[in-house]
Amino acid sequence: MVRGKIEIKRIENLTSRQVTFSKRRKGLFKKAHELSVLCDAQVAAIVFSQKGRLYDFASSDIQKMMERCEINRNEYFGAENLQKQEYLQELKNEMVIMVDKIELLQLHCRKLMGQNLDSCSVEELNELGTKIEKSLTIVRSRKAKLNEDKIEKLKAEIAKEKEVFNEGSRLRQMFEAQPLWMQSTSLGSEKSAPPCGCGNINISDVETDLSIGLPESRVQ
Amino acid sequence: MVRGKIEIKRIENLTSRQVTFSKRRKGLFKKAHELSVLCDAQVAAIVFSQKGRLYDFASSDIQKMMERCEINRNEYFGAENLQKQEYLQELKNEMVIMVDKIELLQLHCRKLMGQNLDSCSVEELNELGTKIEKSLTIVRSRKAKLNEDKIEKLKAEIAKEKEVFNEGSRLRQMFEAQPLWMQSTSLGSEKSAPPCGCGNINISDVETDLSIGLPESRVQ
DNA sequence: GACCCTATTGTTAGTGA
DNA sequence: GTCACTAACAATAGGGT
Repeated sequence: MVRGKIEIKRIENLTSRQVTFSKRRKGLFKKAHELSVLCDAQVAAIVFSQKGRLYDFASSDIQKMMERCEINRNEYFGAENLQKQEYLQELKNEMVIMVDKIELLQLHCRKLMGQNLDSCSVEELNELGTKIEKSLTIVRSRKAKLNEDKIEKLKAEIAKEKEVFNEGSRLRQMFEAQPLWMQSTSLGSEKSAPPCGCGNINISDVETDLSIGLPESRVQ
Repeated sequence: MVRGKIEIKRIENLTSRQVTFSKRRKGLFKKAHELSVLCDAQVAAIVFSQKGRLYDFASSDIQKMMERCEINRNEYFGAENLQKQEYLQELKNEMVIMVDKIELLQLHCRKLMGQNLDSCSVEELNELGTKIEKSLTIVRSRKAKLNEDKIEKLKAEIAKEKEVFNEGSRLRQMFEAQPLWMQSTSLGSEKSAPPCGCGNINISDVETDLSIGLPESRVQ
């Protein structure tokens, strides 16, 4: 407009545009203000920059100006807030209950551990004593059971080992009971007559067992 | 402004005011339009005349404009709500902590009462047993102390009563030791000589004591 | 109300700090 | 981003139609 009037079209230069925006915005608001004062009118002007920033002017109360549009929204907000506040209140109530619960539990625990007994009557102490005795019994029986289980387990293990050991011994005995010519098969030179025919059958059985099934037993 | 610049204050002349209102309103909207085009901004202007008539201008869609305004407002509300939400989060965190605490305490209590021991190892059971034994000791000693106190109190009472009783007995004995003529004063017929003068003095003392100070002791 | 005219004042683009 | 300057232009009070 000045020094060569400008066209009313988007200013391409960013800086120019920003400067013009600032100046003209101010000017607009000034005009709006003048109008409102001179003519006793209510005037509002709202401007959003390209970046989405809001500038506004209102002669009286912009909220009053906007109220008609926003009543619904405000009510919505109000309702939403109410729910939140109720929720908050519920949370607080729950917390109070929890605090109480914690205190009670702590008291209970303390009494069970023999603390804070000053306020207890003899009756309470009796009850408490009974309770504690009971729990002691339970704990002890539980401990006993665990130990018994352990012992049982150990016993079982030992029994198994013993059995294995016995089996081994039995076999060793059998082996040792063999005639010498069978004990050292590798030598193969010494020979003696077998005591009887049935012994012969047994020996062949044992030999088979020994060579195939029992290397481990012998190691143990 | 023209032909003598005008003050920016309410124009008193109705006609002038109306004319100026019309002219300046147009001017305002023109400026608003120019701003919106030049700077690629969204501009709205709202004017209420004194009579309440609405004039408005909006660069694009005035409703879109309003929506954006409301969004802005929402963001504002959101910022305000942020504090509340943080507070809420804190509350929730505290509640989680409390729930954990309650669970721990309950577990502790249960174990102290001999419940839920399945997960305990022998070591834990030992520790627990020791704890419970300790508390049992404390409870018992506390009970014992209370009982002792009670006994002490009772003893003291008994001692007192005994003392009183003894006093009574002593006096009765003294009374019985009196000469018969003094024991049954109501008869007044039997008479015997008093053993000695001092006895006489004692008897008068006892009579006074008996009638005034010892009816209760005798009942007991 | 709308439009024209005009003297005068207001606004602002471009520039530099 | 702001401010100041200033030439040029825009807006407009007051008046008339």
